[in-house]
Amino acid sequence: MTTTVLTGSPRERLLAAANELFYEEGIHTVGIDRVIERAGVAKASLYSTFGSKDELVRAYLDGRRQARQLRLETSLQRFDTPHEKLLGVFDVMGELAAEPRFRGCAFLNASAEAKAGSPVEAESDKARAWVRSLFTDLAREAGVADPEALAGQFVLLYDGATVGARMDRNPAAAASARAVASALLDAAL
Amino acid sequence: MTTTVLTGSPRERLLAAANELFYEEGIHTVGIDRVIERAGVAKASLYSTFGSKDELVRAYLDGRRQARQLRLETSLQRFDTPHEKLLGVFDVMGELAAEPRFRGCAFLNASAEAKAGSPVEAESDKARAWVRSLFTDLAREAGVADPEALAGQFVLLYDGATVGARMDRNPAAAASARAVASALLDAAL
DNA sequence: GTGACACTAGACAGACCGGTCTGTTATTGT
DNA sequence: ACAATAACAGACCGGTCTGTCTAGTGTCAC
Repeated sequence: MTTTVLTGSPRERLLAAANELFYEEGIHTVGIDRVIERAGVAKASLYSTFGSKDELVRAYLDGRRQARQLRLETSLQRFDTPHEKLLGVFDVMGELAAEPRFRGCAFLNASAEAKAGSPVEAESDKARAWVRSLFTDLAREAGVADPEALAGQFVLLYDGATVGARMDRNPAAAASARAVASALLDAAL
Repeated sequence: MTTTVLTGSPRERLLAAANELFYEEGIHTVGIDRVIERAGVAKASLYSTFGSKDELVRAYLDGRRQARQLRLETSLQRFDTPHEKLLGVFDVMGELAAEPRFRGCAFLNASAEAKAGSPVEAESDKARAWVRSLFTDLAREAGVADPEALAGQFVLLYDGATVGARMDRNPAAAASARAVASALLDAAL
């Protein structure tokens, strides 16, 4: 017996199923049939709402981006100062990387499968630009001399921690990144 | 007309073709037929020497690992001290990332497509362990207090730079990583 | 009621996949 | 000279892929 996504409209169920399957098993290996089976939805419904698998993939990544933004924005509310928020990003990542279903960055994984110039690239760019701007804004608010430069370093650490947590199956990579980030932040003030 | 790999035995030609195609287009999207066409080799030759596509993929990753080790070992000879070699890794990466065919880390890309527990994982572990030990050994030779800790930080930056160069199409990420690495190294002595 | 609509179930098409098999050609060792 | 080997070319198999199409079902407006 296979579990089925129960909630909401066909569109929502399809996105939920795609999110689980594409993230956990990869985009290429998961066929349309698996997605509609998990969503409990007819194939015609998928093609009437999305038109193609490529568009479903794009929508899946778009949903991932929005979810990440929402999660970070709400999680960072528990920190008071921009300084703490900057480092808090790595705390949030550490929690995320410790979850059993963690499989690294969905955009990195999708880009590895996509050919250059595909919509996957555009979605990745959007997602990465948001993270970078988050770091830049927080760095500026924290009174850092060169916010763009520090944001660049933080993106470096953010990516490195994501890869380390994934490839070495070691969520503690986020804590290491946080430590380096803290030192860089203190030096940049 | 399609270009053909000309050199050496069928095994060598197959590995050369697989290396180009798998790295540039991904493993799943490239079929056996494309590989043998590029290699100028019969299908039976592939299956008599490798037995399966999975094994060809494994051999492709193994070749990648060896090539990377050789490239780094020879490239680092131009640096005199362990200190310079440590930072030189990022110089070498910068050169690599600036090449037009650069598509990020082959092991990261392959892992994104592979399911957990596949031989791809084992090959990735081997490749990553080597890089980590390279950093650890050099850090120890450089007289760093805690070589393992510094190596962990350098791996973080190494991964971050690879991802940044790939996803942002910006080879300069390696230079940023080198700058951070230099600061960390000076602080760790 | 009845037509419009949204959805389901599933057959189907055409391409492509990994992998096997047959048959042919070229080279090599003795 | 001849058997063995290695490589070639390509047909073929069963299965899976994305995407289309037909047919049936339930629901709602009016």
